[in-house]
Amino acid sequence: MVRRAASDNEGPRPTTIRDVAAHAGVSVATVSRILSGTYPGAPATRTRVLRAVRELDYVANANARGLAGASSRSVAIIVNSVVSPHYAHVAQGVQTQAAIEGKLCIVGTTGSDPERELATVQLMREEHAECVILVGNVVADEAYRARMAEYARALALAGSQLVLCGRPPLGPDVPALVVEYDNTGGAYAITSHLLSAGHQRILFLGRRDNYTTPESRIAGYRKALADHHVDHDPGLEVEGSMERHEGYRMISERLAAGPPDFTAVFAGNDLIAAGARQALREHGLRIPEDISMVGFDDLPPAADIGLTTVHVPHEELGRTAVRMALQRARDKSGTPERVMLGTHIVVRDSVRPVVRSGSRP
Amino acid sequence: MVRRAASDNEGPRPTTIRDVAAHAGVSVATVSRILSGTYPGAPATRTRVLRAVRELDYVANANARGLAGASSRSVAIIVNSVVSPHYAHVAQGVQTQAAIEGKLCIVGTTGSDPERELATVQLMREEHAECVILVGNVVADEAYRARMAEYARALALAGSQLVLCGRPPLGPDVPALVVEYDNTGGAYAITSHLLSAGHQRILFLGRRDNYTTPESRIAGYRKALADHHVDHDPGLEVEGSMERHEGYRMISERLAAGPPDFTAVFAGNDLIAAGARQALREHGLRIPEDISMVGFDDLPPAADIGLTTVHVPHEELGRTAVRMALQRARDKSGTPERVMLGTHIVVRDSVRPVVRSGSRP
DNA sequence: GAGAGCAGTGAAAACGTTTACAGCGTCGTA
DNA sequence: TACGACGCTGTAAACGTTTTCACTGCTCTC
Repeated sequence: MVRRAASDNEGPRPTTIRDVAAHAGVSVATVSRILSGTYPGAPATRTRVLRAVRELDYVANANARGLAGASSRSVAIIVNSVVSPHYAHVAQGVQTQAAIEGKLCIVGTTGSDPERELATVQLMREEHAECVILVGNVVADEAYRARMAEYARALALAGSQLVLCGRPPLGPDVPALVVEYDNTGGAYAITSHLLSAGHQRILFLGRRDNYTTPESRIAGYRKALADHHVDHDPGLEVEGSMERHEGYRMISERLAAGPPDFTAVFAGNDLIAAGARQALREHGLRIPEDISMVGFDDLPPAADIGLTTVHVPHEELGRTAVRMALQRARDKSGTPERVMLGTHIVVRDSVRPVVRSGSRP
Repeated sequence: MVRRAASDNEGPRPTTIRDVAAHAGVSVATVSRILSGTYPGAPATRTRVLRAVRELDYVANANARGLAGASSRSVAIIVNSVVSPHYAHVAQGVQTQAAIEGKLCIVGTTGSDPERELATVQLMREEHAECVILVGNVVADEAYRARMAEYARALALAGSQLVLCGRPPLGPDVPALVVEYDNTGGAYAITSHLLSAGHQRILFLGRRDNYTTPESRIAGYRKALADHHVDHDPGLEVEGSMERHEGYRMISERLAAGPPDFTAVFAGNDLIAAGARQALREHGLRIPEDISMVGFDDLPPAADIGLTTVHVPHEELGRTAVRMALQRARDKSGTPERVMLGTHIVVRDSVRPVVRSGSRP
């Protein structure tokens, strides 16, 4: 690209490191070293350089830096949507940790479309981010997994870490870090909480085949039922996606078909719980007097509606993802690693002991 | 950086455009032209190049591209926090439009700290984003404005557009686009809504000197009172920041001091409304039976709690910001521009006509 | 007092693209 | 049949950094 052809007069152009070097009377190498912190330099030189930077209002060109140096000092995060509280909190954690480590944060959204997710990973590959954090659940489709595994290898080859946040590993020999939280354990614990209160017919809202998150949660739910010797009725597992309006729909349709055949509701997440709660109300059913309800995630709607739920360390998830990835990048080790963060129940006011109508003890 | 010193054997390195060119039997210029869409090329060549790209799994290096070319194909957004629904929705709009325009999105957070905001703008300047979108309100401090104006000029010089989203212009000769929404008009409309229902003592929650958003909203509130010939009682304007727990605090403290001296609450935003609602409840006051309440923003909590509020076109705000900025970048014109998006009331179920206790008609 | 070490600096080669310019055929026209 | 035009391609400079290597002067230590 030949920018300045004959005469150099075409208006002011941004200051470069060369200008700073000239103004400070040193070489560009010295300026680079001092500014990037590679080497402090002699106090006098250092002062001169920093003054030149200030006087010329110099800012480095990140593109040039990324090209010449090894890393581009950035962290990429790919989520379904930015407005969903779950992703927003994880993203916030990523942001926070990235800022601490002096990296900036690139965000991509997929709208839950696996194809778009794959494309976005490619985009991040172009960007040469130090790590690419994939958060949230997707269909555990085999073809998809194979393609993602291929991308993972490509990323590793280019020196960036792939982190799977809240989703299972791609395979034993795929270079990717995994930061999870205990979906199954949380679901087990909160189902047990309901069972201890005497509930036996617990409606699970949000079953979804091939989606890992609801699958893990439903597994905990089933295991708790089994451990408490309560019969498992597949009819109590209602299919729906993890959104508020879906919770509303699932309950509405159920109640339209007849009176409630359950005493408690385990909503797949808090959003579903909020929607379900509204539908129950519109049918004259109160929480917790008539129906008990629990959720999962402990995100904003939960506190507002006094929902007993499972707390997920969202921000910690994001922070851990960044921390692990950068640590791993420094260590140059390539073996997969896996971390599981714990969850715990937050008891509010949406569960009451069931009123036994006679019969068994 | 001298990477390959003596022998070329140090494991596989990422594919470059040169590899593609060699593999396809053309020059790098041809590959570049075909891939960047500058020139389609002859069908046969085109096919060969694209096949080489596929076979070698080539992805371009965004840093090199940004360095050599004029633009870095990215859009930057700076917000207080990613988890706050207001910012999240604007960010989502930015994301969406950026994706449509084929740009990627860099996000920075400030934690409401003006100093950090300024620093983040500098960071984005390094990044050579095509536009830098600043969203949300800040203290309208004069020193801050001067520094930001200086940064705005620097950004303009470097060829990127500064967009102020939901905040007032920096000054007449500062090169920045402004995308606003009608805070004052919305507040006026919803205050009028309350006044029409007979409310005269309306508590405003969230006054904050020097913060532009609450200031604009309170201005609409005052104007509505004046136009309806209702006395303005400064004691009804409660100071607090725009968060949920602050809404809770403001009402709690007020009610701890004595019985309610108001019949309606105008919460500075929906988050405050949610917190205030909880506090009212804990004091045995129901909405809307005992106290009417309205909010501002029309974000998730609002629908959940049936809040009458002012709808703000958050996503549209973000999309417009990106659209305007890129349009402006193409047109190369440097004059400031300003756009104001409208708002409208969303009536739910949180306002009831006031019950007159005798006296006046 | 001489050699080794070391702190500080400079010159220049990369990094992987884009793009201005020039060169080459091939085609339609005179 | 010869000539300009045009479509397609190649060569090479430039973008603004980082980093290797080499070179100064110094200060120690023996």
